[in-house]
Amino acid sequence: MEPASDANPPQLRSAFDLLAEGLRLKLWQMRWPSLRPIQTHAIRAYLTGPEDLLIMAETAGGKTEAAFLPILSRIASDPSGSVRVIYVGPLKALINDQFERLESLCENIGVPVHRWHGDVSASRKKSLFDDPGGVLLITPESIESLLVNRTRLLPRMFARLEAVVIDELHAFLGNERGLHLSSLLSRLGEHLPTGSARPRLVALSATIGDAEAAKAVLSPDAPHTVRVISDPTESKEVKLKVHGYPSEREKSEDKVGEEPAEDLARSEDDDPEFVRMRRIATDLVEHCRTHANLVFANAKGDIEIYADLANEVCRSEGLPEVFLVHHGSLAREIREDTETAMKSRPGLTTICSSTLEMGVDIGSVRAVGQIGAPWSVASLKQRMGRSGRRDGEPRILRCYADSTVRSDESKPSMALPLDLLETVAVCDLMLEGWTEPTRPLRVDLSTLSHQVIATIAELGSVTAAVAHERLCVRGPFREISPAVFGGVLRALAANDIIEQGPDGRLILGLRGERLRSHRGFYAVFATPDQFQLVTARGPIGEMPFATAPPAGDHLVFAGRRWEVVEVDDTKRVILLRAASRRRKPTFTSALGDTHARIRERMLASLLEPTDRRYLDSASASALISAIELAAERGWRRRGFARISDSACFWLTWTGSKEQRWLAALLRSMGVIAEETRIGIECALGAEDAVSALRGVAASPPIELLAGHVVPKQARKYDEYLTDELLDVGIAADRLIEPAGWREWLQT
DNA sequence: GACCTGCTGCGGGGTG
Repeated sequence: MEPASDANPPQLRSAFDLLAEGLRLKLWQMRWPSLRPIQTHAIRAYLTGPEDLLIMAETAGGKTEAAFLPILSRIASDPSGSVRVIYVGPLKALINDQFERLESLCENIGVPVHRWHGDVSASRKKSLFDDPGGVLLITPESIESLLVNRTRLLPRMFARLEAVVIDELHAFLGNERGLHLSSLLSRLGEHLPTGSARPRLVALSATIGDAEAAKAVLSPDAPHTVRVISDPTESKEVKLKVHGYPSEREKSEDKVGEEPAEDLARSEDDDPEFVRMRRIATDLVEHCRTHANLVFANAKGDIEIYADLANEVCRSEGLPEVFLVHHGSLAREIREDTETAMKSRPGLTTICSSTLEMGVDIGSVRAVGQIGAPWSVASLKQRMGRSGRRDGEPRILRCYADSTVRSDESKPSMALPLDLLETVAVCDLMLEGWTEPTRPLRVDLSTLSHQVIATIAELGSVTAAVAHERLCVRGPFREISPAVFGGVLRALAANDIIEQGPDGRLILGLRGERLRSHRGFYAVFATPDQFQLVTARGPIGEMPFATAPPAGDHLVFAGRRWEVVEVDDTKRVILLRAASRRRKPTFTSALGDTHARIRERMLASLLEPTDRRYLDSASASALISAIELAAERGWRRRGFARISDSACFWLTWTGSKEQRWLAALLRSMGVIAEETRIGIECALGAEDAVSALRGVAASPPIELLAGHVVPKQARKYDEYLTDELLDVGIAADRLIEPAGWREWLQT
């Protein structure tokens, strides 16, 4: 580290010397050999300039310290009397991890660290009101609770707020929760002393496809002033392999005259999909059993079934069962057991969902597996970043793709190995360094409704003009016009959520009061009703009403096999007992969007036979078969393919928002249209479809097309909005007119 | 073809 020299102006002093003395001592005690580049840059930028910061670095790259070393240095001489720093984290588990790190960092400087989320006791929360100060680690939902329930305490609590740190910023980009957070920070700002400087914003992230968009979220009025701090030299060796697993069909003559299989193993052996999954499970056992690994699967049912299959392979080979599970429907105790086991016992592999995508500590992981095509490049990058966190270790990623080519199928979506094509597209784009750009939601009227209720709850009553000013002018709902805002107020009033008092001010109505006083109010995202799954030893998790199994059914859950004993609808409990049969559990589906560039790359992968060294022989030969089949059928282009006289397939090879636009256009013309990953199935002959679309002189207004999108309701408060209002939101955020779609009309 | 996240305030009763 550079020598100290207090005589130099701050710009010229070394980053280390700019730090508070107690922090320098702490770094020395921790035996840090030096500061990392992002840390020195962040320290200089924060302590010598006025800008907001966006700090981007790979997982475990020292981002937390990059943000907090300068901020703590700034407040070290005067940490009390008011909360000086708010840290917002997306997960309680992350807040708990960071709490310990920050407490240790603050050891010598006397800055108190508080955490506040749903698992923190009321007495601890009270002590913060009595003596506010230092750093407050909090979730967005708990900030909402502060605003709504502790309004009068806010001016004192945050009188001298110096900075707001947002961790895992990518978790807040382009979704309702991010919009909520922007609104919360804006509403909190209304309680800070007038004339005081706006707190500095410091955002931390690993995966951001579009730094400009992130800057606009942090500082909508002056995005150019946000300073980006990243270390471009930082890169790790990547070892990537894609393994193709086709499902092989039984020869049909073998089955003729055969009795239906009663036996579990025989019926599974007859199911080519089961045989395929068992081959993947066998590969997992072979490659995972000596080190700690994470294997991501796309669906919770898949997680459970792969863990069961892999442990079965272990048993049959006389090996210990080393496969654990982790996903959002498991009881917290089971998830914590898995996290603890991963940290304390060597050689375990957890099969998991995106619950383990973010930085919750599970110790060091050698390799990451991905079963099925990843949802996005951003998600794959994030997942891959869980391996090779130690210096000198590579990142190892092993993808398993369904490589089945079905030449007997007439629909492209059925015949082509879409899972393999999409895996290849996502891997190609990741290796090229591309990540999906995330745009903030523009017109989310469900979250706006939530914030209208919250604003009234916060202020007691409010005029429509002030609510509009706070949320849509100074707050983040800037794309929402006064007319649409008025429409939302009328819709809420029609549902007894708000009403107008005699003085014309808005107050909460009967249903609004009920919504607001419910525990579930604080989050802006919706959660479906669930059954608790209970065994003799206690609860193991939950399942949605819609897919809960009836009594007598079997399921695999929490890595074990169960039979449903009883379903209690009133207590919302399903009783389970141990069983020996296995069945994959199903969960309700969700809507996600895929960027156009991934689908374009899927088409490109059929056009150019590129040499991809990361493909194994099975996936490479499946890709060649797919290229041959697509060439023979004329599917390597955008345009219409014949299925029958009265049905056709529009190969679009575009993103889900673009395709949703095209499907809505077809439906607006009375055509029954169903979206698949690579195109739209139409209940109309190809020639008729093309001539009808050629007759479209001008693209219809997007809000008219929004009326043909199904399903319309997707968010928490959508049920209270009118179809017209929902269409405004769908038009703004869920539909994109693909450029040049008229050129996609060849047959 | 689907993943994840979050979460009262208050009153009553008991204890020191």
